[in-house]
Amino acid sequence: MAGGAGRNQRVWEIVSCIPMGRVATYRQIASLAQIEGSTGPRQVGYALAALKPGNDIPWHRVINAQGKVSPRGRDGRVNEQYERLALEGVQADASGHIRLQDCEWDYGV
DNA sequence: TCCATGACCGACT
DNA sequence: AAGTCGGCCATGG
Repeated sequence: MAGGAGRNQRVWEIVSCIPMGRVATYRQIASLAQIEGSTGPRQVGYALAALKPGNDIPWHRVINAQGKVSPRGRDGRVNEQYERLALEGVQADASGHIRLQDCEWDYGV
């Protein structure tokens, strides 16, 4: 591990700041992490992908710009993410679509 | 030290 | 409406 904090560490820190009952998009986190550009969300995705279990990072509160959870290539975990969100009061549509306008994390205020 | 893989988004066709 | 392509960085073996 790099002794110094890299982008991933930055992302994890921001994600851990997401309050319960709220969700943030990759795009949003990228903006807060100052990783702007077409690669922003991608870097955030990589950061969470590199995230290891054992951390207290609420990674399940991070969803894509479509208001849905991102399938990691394997299903099953997606269900867990929806379940965790539901326990926090974040309900998804039958299609798995979450109303960002109601649950989006407003970090600005 | 090098290679391969991985949770996205936007624009175009 | 849906599929394809490009851009980017960090981690593990």
